[in-house]
Amino acid sequence: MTGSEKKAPRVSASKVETAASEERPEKRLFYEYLRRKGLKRTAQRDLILETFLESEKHITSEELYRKVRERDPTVGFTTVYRTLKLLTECGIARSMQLGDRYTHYERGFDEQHHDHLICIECGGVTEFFSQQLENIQAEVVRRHGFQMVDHSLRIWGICRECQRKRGSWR
Amino acid sequence: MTGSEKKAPRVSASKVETAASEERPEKRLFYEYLRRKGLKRTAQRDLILETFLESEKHITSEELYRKVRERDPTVGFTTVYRTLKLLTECGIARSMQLGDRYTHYERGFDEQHHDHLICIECGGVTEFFSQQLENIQAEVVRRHGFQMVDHSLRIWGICRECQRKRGSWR
DNA sequence: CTGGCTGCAAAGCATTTGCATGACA
DNA sequence: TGTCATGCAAATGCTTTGCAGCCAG
Repeated sequence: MTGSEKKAPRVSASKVETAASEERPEKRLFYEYLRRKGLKRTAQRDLILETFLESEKHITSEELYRKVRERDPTVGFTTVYRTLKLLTECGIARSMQLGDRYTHYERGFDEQHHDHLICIECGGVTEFFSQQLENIQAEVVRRHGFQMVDHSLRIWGICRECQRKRGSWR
Repeated sequence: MTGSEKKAPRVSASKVETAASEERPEKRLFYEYLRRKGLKRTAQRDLILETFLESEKHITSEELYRKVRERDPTVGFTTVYRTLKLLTECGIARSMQLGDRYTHYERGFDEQHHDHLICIECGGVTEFFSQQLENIQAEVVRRHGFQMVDHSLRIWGICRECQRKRGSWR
């Protein structure tokens, strides 16, 4: 998984690249969020956001930390952790529990809501979306007088691939 | 919550009450499970199971531990924890994450599958079941060639009661 | 008797925080 | 120039395990 990615050129941590900051809408959103909260834009936060945006769909704080350190080994885990929290607060990241002991994060800004199929054999995660499912959930919530803030549907099982492998073992 | 329950009479920990063991199907199931696995029936396991069956719908290992200790203060947390694991393995209990840092357990034997509405204000949990939801999930799973083992839908939001309270604050 | 069970204490481990130093605005 | 950010180390807190003595079968 990690082996196939292109090694990004080493980035200077002490220089904020303003030119590149407009590429992705998440960046504008993040800087705006920092401004509103009276927080500061730093090279570390820039690097962490950028790395997060370039990562695979689902990532743990530990994994993101490792990727960030490939570019700047001086960044600490604490900063990655705290930045991930900021990103979650402003909607750029979304956190979730997939059943292992880690908190996983996925990009949450440019993506519509979706649910997850988790393979308990290989750990693979497949996303899916069903408008029908959403509609029924909304209906359930309405019936209970609930004001929905978030929802999460996770389905664990054996993916097609792993079923095939299993079959050939016996 | 805990205040309203009836204080159960102190049970001798050194005596297994065989007569009471048939009351609940879960008990037979548990003893059968222990036998199959070559494990032993003990007074602690009996007490823990019984206490679990008499508890509220959703309980943490810590809460169960406290309840067990009301009846027998000599029981250790480790034993409660390990017994809860056994109960989960044989289907009498079901474990779940509600969003706080605790693992919650609910009775999983005599209950049909259901999903949860979790109030982020008061922490209350409401169960619901929708056959439509189940059907669509089954359809999604089938379409992906997945073999479903478990699934969990959690909806977070503000319950009716808390919305009312909120409204009257402002 | 013997292997499983118990309870204590301690370890694991992801997450979170305290604090002195350093950087942004 | 002051406030916020950083990174190290340490604390947290739920969970899990090692181990010596105990008990069911």
